[in-house]
Amino acid sequence: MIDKTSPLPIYYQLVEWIKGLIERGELKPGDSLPSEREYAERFSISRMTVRQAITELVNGGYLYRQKGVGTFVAEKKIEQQLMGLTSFTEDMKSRGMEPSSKLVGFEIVPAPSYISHQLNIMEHAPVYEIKRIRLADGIPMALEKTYISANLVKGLTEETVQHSLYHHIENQLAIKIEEATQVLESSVATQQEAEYLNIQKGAPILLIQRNTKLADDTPLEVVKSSYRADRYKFMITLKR
Amino acid sequence: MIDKTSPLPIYYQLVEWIKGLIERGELKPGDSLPSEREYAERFSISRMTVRQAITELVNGGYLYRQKGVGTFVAEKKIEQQLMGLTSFTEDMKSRGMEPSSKLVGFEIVPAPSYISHQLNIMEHAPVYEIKRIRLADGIPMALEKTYISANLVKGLTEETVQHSLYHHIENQLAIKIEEATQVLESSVATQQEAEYLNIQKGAPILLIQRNTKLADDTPLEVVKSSYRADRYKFMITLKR
DNA sequence: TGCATCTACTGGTATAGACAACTGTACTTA
DNA sequence: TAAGTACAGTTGTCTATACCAGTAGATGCA
Repeated sequence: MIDKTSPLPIYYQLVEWIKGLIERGELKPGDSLPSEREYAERFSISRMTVRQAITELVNGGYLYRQKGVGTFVAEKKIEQQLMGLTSFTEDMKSRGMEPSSKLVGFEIVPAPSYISHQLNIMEHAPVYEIKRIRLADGIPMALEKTYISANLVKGLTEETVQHSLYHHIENQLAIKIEEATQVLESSVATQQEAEYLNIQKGAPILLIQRNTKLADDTPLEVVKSSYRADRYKFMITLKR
Repeated sequence: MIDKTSPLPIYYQLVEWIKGLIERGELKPGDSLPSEREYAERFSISRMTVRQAITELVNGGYLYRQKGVGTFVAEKKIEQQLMGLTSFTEDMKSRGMEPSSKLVGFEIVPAPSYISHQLNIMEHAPVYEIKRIRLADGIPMALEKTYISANLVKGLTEETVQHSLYHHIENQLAIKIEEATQVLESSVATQQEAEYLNIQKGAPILLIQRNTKLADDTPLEVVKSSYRADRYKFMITLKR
């Protein structure tokens, strides 16, 4: 576990070890860690060294401390960030509206060629196509289409999709989400989008495409969201 | 400077003090700090306490360390982030294109009402209106209009604008840029935009508006950029 | 002159110990 | 029963010290 003769710093070995426990799911979000003193004793190292390791993990967002109580595993980071940036739910709530979601399509289809390319699978290989309408106060705001390779993620059901898709995926694959890229562009509504969103064909649309990758660089999903431009703006805040 | 009887932790006092030096410009980007040992001696505190303070500032992006050499003041953070997210220059270069910029308007005008509102000034108060066209490989990609209160920033010239606007502003105001908000939306080209960008009126446009605030919460500028939707997409990457 | 070496400095890692501040639980007391 | 108290355990802060590793400049030699 900890090798004092290694050229790698002790605190760094501890960082990597704990990170591993979290990534392999042996420590789950909300779990408490052994106390700093316990780690120090267990590995026969100084408590300050343990603190250095834990401080790194806290800064990295893996853990959080609670004075007088203990140290705990934090929620997963990317999911947080994805939320922070694109969560329809959060956005709408902050504007005082009531968000909801309606599943309007769930099937396995042969991948359209540009999707197969982005998911790095064979053309026409089977993919889940999950269509949702996002509403705020009951008004349609966006059409969201999610594509996931059916050979990669198995056993998706309408049930799963309605609840925690990410959780199901990470559990099944035992590989964590590593990176997400979002591309925003301006476009005009297609016939299909116009129907679902209750607008004119050709009306301005904000297209947001998110590509999510796993830790081993496998593309996991492509999510295409079409937002009504008259009702939705995308906001980012940068703080010093 | 450092008050050992204060209820505030010593390392925290040191963090705030150094942060103050940087924000007041007494320490400029690239400047070297006294060594950790020197700080420890000067304030009669332990070197580990000094390290704790400096580590915080390093994590916060204010400083960076160089082993065997010293500790230095980092470049300003927001400017970096603004660059990372919206820099036309960076974006175009990464796509292998040659970015350039053409100043097409520089005048002082009475603020349009929505601008005066966002800059928190009187309606019709004078503002600089700076119009630029952004080009890639000589092709117009975006029209960018910047509004800055003329009562806040004085003595702007066409010269200054062509070079380092931010630098000039921070020097003159002695207040740092604190926060920036970006709003992206989809729209269609107005007559003016169509002319400048050489597209049809009504063609899809990606509107990006950036509002920058100073540390004391004064709005500094409003930048409205209109990008050709057929040529420009906005990308964000989230890494774990 | 040019190269190697020495030296004095920097930050990086690690120890062992001390006390403070905070929290939850178990116990005592009115 | 309800409120207060004591205690044990946690993280937070701080000290004094030691040695390692990297860097730059001075020194000395061929």
